[in-house]
Amino acid sequence: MERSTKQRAAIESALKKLARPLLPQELLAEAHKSVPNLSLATIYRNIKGLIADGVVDVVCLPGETDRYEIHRHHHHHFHCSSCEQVTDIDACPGDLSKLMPKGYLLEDHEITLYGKCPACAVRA
Amino acid sequence: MERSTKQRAAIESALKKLARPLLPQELLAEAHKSVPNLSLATIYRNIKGLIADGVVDVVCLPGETDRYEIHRHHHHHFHCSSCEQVTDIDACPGDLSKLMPKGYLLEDHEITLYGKCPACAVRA
DNA sequence: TTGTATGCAAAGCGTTTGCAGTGAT
DNA sequence: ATCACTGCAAACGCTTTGCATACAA
Repeated sequence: MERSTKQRAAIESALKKLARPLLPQELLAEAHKSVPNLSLATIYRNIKGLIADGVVDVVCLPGETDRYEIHRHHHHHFHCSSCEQVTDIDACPGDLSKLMPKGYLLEDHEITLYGKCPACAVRA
Repeated sequence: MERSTKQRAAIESALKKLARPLLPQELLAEAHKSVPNLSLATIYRNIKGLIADGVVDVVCLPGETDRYEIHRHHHHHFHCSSCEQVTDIDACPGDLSKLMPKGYLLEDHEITLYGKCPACAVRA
């Protein structure tokens, strides 16, 4: 990640434009618009670097392939159990160190909320 | 999942004995002790059935292969950033509905704590 | 006896890597 | 002119599947 390339620019731009957790394929499809020959390998290599730089975060859900999104301030995720859509949650309960067993050191936390999004809640 | 086999018994038994999220390989190693010829394919096939039956839960962490554990009462997970081991956390902050945006329905939540386990905390 | 569950090996899939060529500095 | 980055294809690791056999019912 020492040189800036149009490929990386396209990848970051795609992540910022769509502003939600993206699959490698979705990322490829979007970035492909500005860099026709872009390869999946380059997507993965850049994503890896961007994660190391703290620019991108991984969003992993059981049974789904990992998604990637631009790192925003600390936030969490909501996963609708009906339509499977993932939404960012800006709220945070704050310090969770009271949950830790003795001797364990807390560095960070991640919360996934499950339920129904407004559209699916109405339908049910 | 209509017949009960010694393979499935060994798999369930291994999950209960080690009582923590296990990788398919760890599960194979443990269950292999009582069923020498047990194959990975059988591990996967049974795990899939046990998940469908609500007997087993998937624990998925970014960059790690999925782990499996016996379904217990509501709890959370701690992931050591040094040794990668996953530990169950029985504490829970309780109601998180205050984090939900308007219109969203909360059904469940999952918390992953990151940090250092006692052994790794001392070493650092 | 019947047909589900198993073991093995091959196939699938998402991700990573080797290598020669490209392009940012 | 360097040497990091890219594209392509092969390699990888985890998971699933096809098929003949074993075994629970």
